[in-house]
This record gives sequence, structure tokens and C-alpha cells, in this order.
Amino acid sequence: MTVTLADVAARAQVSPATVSRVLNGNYPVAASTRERVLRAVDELDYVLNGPASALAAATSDLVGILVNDIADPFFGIMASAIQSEIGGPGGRAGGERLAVVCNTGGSPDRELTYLTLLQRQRAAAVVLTGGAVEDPQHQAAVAQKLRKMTQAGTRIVLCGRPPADDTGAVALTFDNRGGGRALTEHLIGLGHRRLGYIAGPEERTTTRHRLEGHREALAAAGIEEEPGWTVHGRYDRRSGYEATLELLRRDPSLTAVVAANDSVALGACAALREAGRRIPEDVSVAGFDDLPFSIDAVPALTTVRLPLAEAGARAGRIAMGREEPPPGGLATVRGELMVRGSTGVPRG
Amino acid sequence: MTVTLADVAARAQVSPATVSRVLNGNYPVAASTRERVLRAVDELDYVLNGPASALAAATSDLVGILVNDIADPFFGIMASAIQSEIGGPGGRAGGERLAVVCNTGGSPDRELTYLTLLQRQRAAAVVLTGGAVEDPQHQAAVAQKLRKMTQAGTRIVLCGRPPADDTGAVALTFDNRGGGRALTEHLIGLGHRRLGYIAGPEERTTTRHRLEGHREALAAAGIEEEPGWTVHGRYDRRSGYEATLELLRRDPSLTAVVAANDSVALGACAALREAGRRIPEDVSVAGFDDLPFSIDAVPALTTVRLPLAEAGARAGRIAMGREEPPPGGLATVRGELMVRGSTGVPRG
DNA sequence: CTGTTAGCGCTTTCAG
DNA sequence: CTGAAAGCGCTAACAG
Repeated sequence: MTVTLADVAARAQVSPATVSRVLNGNYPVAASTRERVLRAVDELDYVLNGPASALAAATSDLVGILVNDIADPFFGIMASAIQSEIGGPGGRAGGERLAVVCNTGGSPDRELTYLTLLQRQRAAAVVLTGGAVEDPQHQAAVAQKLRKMTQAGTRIVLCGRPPADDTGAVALTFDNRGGGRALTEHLIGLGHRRLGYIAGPEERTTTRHRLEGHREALAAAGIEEEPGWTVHGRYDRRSGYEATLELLRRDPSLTAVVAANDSVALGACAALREAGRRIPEDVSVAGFDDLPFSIDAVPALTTVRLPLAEAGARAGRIAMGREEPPPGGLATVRGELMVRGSTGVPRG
Repeated sequence: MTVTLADVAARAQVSPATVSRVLNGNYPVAASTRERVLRAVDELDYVLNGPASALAAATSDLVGILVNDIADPFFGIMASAIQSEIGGPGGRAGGERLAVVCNTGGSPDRELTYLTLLQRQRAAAVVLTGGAVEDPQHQAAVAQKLRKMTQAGTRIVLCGRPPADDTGAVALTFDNRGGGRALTEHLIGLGHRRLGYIAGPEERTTTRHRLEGHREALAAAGIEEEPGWTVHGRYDRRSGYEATLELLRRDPSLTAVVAANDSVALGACAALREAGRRIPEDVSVAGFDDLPFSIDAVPALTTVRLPLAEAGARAGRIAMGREEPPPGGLATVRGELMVRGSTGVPRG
């Protein structure tokens, strides 16, 4: 029924091995023979059987990209950059790799299952993006899996994710703590003393690091955080909206709201506006990430720009072995404070 | 070196066949035997070899999702919904399917290559999202490939993409033309007579249909479009910004700007504001899609809401054979006009 | 440069 | 309910 390599060989009057060699291009073959084989492939409309070749060669051309939320541009931008570097279709010739992005939805279980699926497929490489869940049991399970996979020859790169020790994984970490501190220092520098903070989900490394940076800045300035100034939520707009309403209820005298990321900040702006507060005259707002839409907010959002595309591209190259991993297998990627219209001097 | 099914069989003192049956759960096995096998799997830390089983079974558990731009939430939202329905990890038990999203970047070549890769992998199903490129040669190539894949047993669903005849593919199409018309009718109803239009890339079906809807509305109202009122660009913010500047240069008397999508509309707003035009007092702006950030624009964006998540979920279910395809293999999904602050009565 | 020869690790009849 | 046997379609030594 389906055309196999043997059919092509028969038609081209060569051995299966030769067909395999011209298809893989990793072995010298006479030009005339190649010609003949290629013609046969074309005439028969032959399609290589991926599983069969992966089985025989004991490797596959799959590269996995794990993301927490594919609908969030934060991950989309990284995924896009990673993928453009893994030499997938349209990339440089030869390596026809299938970049597969897997959406974990932030669920530890899914993360593990996807890792297993990728392990089953004998993926050539896997890039895990974004913050990790801090549950020790889960982290141990992931670490063990990563270890197994590196041992099996799969290259693992963490992009925007804290390092996983003893796993053989290369990590490009974002300096969330430093960024968070810079942002809050900026606000304090403007004169703010009463700052609300809308954090992400409790158990995420990203959440914790950004919050810690914020608190470091507060502590350094001798500002004591009052209970109720921090609210946890999800990394989305709606969460920012609701959290801001809650913050306003708890302490109407806040002069600034720092959000876990830009989407949350946008939700915060909406809530503030509805509550009749002007930005930044009454309340300053700051985000994190500097996603494309952040500059379009009115006023434009003060935020910390993370070089998502650059980091993703680098992760992709490292995953493909086309770039040397950083010394110690760990590099920290810094963010850049982008001061825009949403933050200003507090009133009064 | 690596643990194989035979090792598990030996350890559990059963035949490889039995282990296979336990693992696939599609065959009666005595509870005690299953128990023993499962224990052995655990103790040996066995991982099924995906390619080997795909080869032997002649099918795989891969489901492909093709998107034009993974960094664009338009696609991210659909991909996320599709994936949640294909019973991937975290979904209902049993089917552990690997949903792989492939980013074509809008390139016809990549699209074809990814399709081939998926074909190679003997993907169980493929969902193609978003507009198609209109080049006849490319469309023929895609159609032929899709036909081949359906013949080989791969289920194909088009989501937000026009139907591909005679390919056996099910299509859930967005009513871009109707949405475009409704939007422009709304503007005309407000009193606008001079409307600029920022279209997407020339060769996309989505672009053409939305533009046609716009022109239908113009024609129905007896408004003659002046040359220069339409500019083509990409589906991103920057493009909207630049196109608006161009539109303003060509005809400063325009009272409304209709954008190809919400991102473009945001760029248009930015350009307008910088040019000192108030929205909507001086110029009304409308988008398309109703992505999450659109409601946060100031003023909030008038747009056409497309039920991206619903359509994606349905496409996913159809791809998995869990929902009956629509009659004739074709369903049209309508958008809903969302009138918000960015459109108003023209001045004067 | 090309053919021959063994498998890769699993599933699946077909018997028991 | 379980085992034995026969490949699935390809690649990779190893000879020539």
C-alpha cells in the first residue's frame, strides 16, 4: 500500500542502503546515482517513514519546547525565537527538524508527562521555558527525568528558568530579582512610600524572585511593607484587575502598584481607571517583561524589558550544539528598566 | 544500555507481548499479571520507545497544529484550545497524545515542510489554523499533501481557514467577510464617509475577505473608495503604526481607520495620538479579533470578536473523532461586533 | 562509491 | 488470558 524505501531502491535499480544515503546526504554518492534515486522518489511520491528511521538510527529530529502558556506572548516570543534557530524548515539546509511546542498550562503533571512523551520520542533536544513550580517533590521528579534524558543524549536547555543542578541542563536564567528591585527602586526614587504589589501564583520561581527584588528595594530604602500590600494572582489581565480592586479596598492610600507582569499591569490600569484614579497622577503602575503591547497602553507602561527573543535564539542555538554553552552551564540574562508614562511623582 | 520491553518482560516473567498489552491497555490481561508488569516497569524505570511502537503499529500519537505566528495570541489562543481537547497529558485518561505546535511563520515553504514532517511521523491528526496563502501553486501543493495524508488515515481539520476542496479536510471557517462588513457598516452608520483601511499581507485569504467585507459595506452605502485609502502591511502593531502615518499623509481628512486586526489597530492608535488626533473625536479606529488586550486600549477598541477558543476546541474534538464533523465538512463561524469607545460620530 | 547483512524495539496475528 | 513468531521500514557496519 504505502511506498517504502525498498520500492524506491527497486525503481532506481540500487540498494536500499544507497537510497538511504542519498536521502540523508551524509555519505558520498555518485551524482548520477543520486539523480536516479531522487527521480524515483519523486515519481513514486515517496515519504520517509519517520518512526522507522528514528528507530534504526536511535535518534529523532524532534526538538521539544515546553511552555507554560502558549496563548501568552511571553512564551510565544521565546518559542518563536527558539524554533527559528533549531534549523527547522526554512532554516539552513540539511537538518529538517520538527520543533514541537508543548503547552503545559503551568501544570506540573503535564510538564512531566510531556517530558516523558518527548523522552519516548527520543527527542534530540528539549528547551524548557519560563518559571518552574517550586514544589520540591515535583522539582526532584523533573530533575531526575532531565538527568535521564541528558544521559540518553538529549540536550536540555532551560530558558528563563532557574538552573536544575546535576542534571546536565544548560540554563539561561532571567534576572527577575534584579529587575524587580530596579523597578521598585525607580518608584521609590520618585518619592513613593506606599506601594502595592500584585504577585503571580505563589509556587512559581518567577513570582518569588520578582517579589524578593521588590522587597529588597523596600528594605534598602527603609520602607516597612504593611500587611495587605501584596496580593497573589495569576499572570493574566483579569487577575490584575481583581487584585487591584482588592488592593484599593485594603489600602486606598497606595500611590503605586507594581504588577507581576505586563498583562497584570494592564488589568491594574483598567481597575484604577474605573475607580476614578488617574495614572500616574494618583497612582503609578509598573509591569514586567515589556511585551509588544505595553508601549501602547495609555499612558505607556513603565516595565522591565526582558530580551525574550534574544534569549530564546541563544537557547535554540545551544540546544542544537551550534553555540558554546556558557561557562558552568549557567548564564544570567538581565532585564532593562524602561521608564515610561505610567509612573510618576506621587501626589501631595 | 537502555531498558527495553524485553527486559521488563524478563523481570516480570511474562512474554513481551503481554507487557505490550498491559502498556497499551487495549486487551484483557489478568489483574495479577498486570500488577507484576507494572511493578517491573517501575523498578526498571522503563520508557516506551515511541518510534519503535509507531513503526510496529503504523500510527503515532502525534497531533500537529500549524500556526502562522506563534507569538501572536490569535494563534496562541486557538492552539491552546485545540491542544486542551486532543486529550493530551492532563486530559482524559488513556490517550497520551503529544500535541505539537508548528510555527510556519506564514511561509508557504515551511508550511509544506512541516506537513511533510508530520506526514513522515504518521501524525494521527493535523489542525491547520488561520488564513491560507493564496498562491495557486502553493494551494495545489498543500491540497495534494492533505489528500495524501487523509488517505493515509490522518484526520485533517482547518480552523479559521477556508475549506480545501476534495482533500477530505473538515473546515471551520471564520466569517471574515461578514465581520468586515459589519464593522464598516457600523462606522458608516455613525456618519463616516471617508474611511482608511489598513489591510494585512496581500496574498492571504483572511486579508482579502476582511477587505472585501469592508468594500461591500462601502458599496452598499454608495461610498466610492478613493485611491490611497487602502494600505497593505503585516498583521502586527508596527505595521499599523507605519500604515497610519502613510494614510494620514495621503489623506488627512479621513475620519476613520479600519485595521486588519487588533494589533494593527493598536499601532494605528499610537500613530494617531502622536499626530495629535484624538480618538474617536478626530478619528475613529476599529480592529478585528477582539484579543484580550483590546479592551484595555484607551479608549477600548471597537472590534469584531472571533470565538477563537471555542472554534479551536471544536476543531480539536473533531480532529480526535470525538465530535461529529459539520454537515458537508464545512461550518462557518461568525464574529460578533463589539462596539466600544474607539469609534464615534465624526466631527463636523 | 555501492551492496549485503543484521538488527533497532515494538505490535500483532495465530495458536494454545 | 498468554506465548511464539513474524515483521513494521529504515540505518549502519562491513565488505567489496
